[in-house]
Amino acid sequence: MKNPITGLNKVFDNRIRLGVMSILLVNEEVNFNDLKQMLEVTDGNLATHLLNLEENGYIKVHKGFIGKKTNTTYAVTKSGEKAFTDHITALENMIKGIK
Amino acid sequence: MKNPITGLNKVFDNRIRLGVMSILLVNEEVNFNDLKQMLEVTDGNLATHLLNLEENGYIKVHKGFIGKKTNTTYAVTKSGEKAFTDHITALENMIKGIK
DNA sequence: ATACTTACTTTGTATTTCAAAGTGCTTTTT
DNA sequence: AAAAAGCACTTTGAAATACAAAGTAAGTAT
Repeated sequence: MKNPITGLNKVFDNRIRLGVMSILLVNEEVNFNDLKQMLEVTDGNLATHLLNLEENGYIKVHKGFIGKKTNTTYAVTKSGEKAFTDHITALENMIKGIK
Repeated sequence: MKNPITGLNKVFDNRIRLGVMSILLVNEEVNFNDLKQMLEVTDGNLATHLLNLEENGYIKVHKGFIGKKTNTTYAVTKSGEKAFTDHITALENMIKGIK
């Protein structure tokens, strides 16, 4: 049997990062607060994972305004989309090995 | 949109634990060395994850002998099997949300 | 008998995760 | 208009986790 976990992306070991990506894959742009509410995480925790994803080039951050209020939105990058779908494929292959 | 990561099991955030489970789901009993070679991990690392899975009640350890050589095998428990398949289901649901 | 291998276990460090507290606005209250 | 409160993050620090290197104990080869 070959190694079933090759192809799994370390970045997506984490549930919250996985969740962020899965949300951003269906929604063009999502802001901090919406992500926080969807994922039910604390600010600091979410911020850390967003930073991690950004540093890996998987999401891009856009700091803008709505009126006078800051509005920071997050969106996946091409590279992030590929990394994520590759990960899902690897996951599916791993599961297929099981059935 | 509801929280996409509810149902994901924290124990399976880790690639190596995920790999161990996926191997043990198809193979009745696997020993330490085979797991190590399949997953391409170091001894200490694998041992830690196996202990974690054992402490969570997801795998059971059987220390036996082949002739005079020790032979420690690992197998999933009922609870481990359920936890894992539940996790996979949650994962599939998350992915479904994407497409 | 001695050296070497095998199969783990122990130990210590590096990394990661996470929540609480902090910061710099804006908005509301008095 | 000053003070208080709220928002949207950021920073900080502690706890948990991951990992590899070294250790151990028993078997195997020379």
